[in-house]
Amino acid sequence: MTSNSADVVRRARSLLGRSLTAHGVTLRITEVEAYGGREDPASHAFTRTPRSEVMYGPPWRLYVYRSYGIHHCANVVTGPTEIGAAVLLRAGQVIDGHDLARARRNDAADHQLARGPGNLAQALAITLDDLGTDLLEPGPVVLGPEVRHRHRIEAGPRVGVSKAADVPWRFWLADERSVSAYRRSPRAPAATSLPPRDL
DNA sequence: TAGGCGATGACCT
DNA sequence: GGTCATCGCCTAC
Repeated sequence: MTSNSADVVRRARSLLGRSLTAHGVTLRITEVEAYGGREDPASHAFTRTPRSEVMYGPPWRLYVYRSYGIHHCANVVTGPTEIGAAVLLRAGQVIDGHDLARARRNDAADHQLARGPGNLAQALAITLDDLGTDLLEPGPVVLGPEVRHRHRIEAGPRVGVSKAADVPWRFWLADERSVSAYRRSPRAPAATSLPPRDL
């Protein structure tokens, strides 16, 4: 593991348990996936394009993209600048603004309000309009302070990626109901019996 | 300008 | 657990 990827992992894990407030709803982050930027073939920043430009900027900005034409997915750019590393927010537990979140999520059960990256963005009403938002400044989308929590953190391969599908950079809080299920990308090569490949 | 694709979610069994 | 609809955007040409 390079020093950069060690940083990527550490920052991804540090996001677990932190709160995120957006457009009237606050949740506790329970599941994330790390993406290593230009060193990671699964990352949108692997090839530098206008879409991924935000990822090369300063850390703690919001990177939002549209997936399958329907869903929005929210990422926290973790830097450093020019590396393009980011953390996908996969799931969270709503702790404030339940009514608003339920209205946006068609009255889903509490633990399913922000289960899965598309649902999380929907519950928080995060769209491309929020692209590039500074998460540490007061504004429509704000990241809470780092927390010391006693939860056990588990790790596994990332969901749905077709490249580097065996890199275990998905992290979640153990015993959290809001954590989404693992599903391998149909485009990913068959899993090998070898240990997961590090970057 | 057109084609392909995707870090998904929902529904059904 | 497995299958399928979905469509805006990125990229290549």
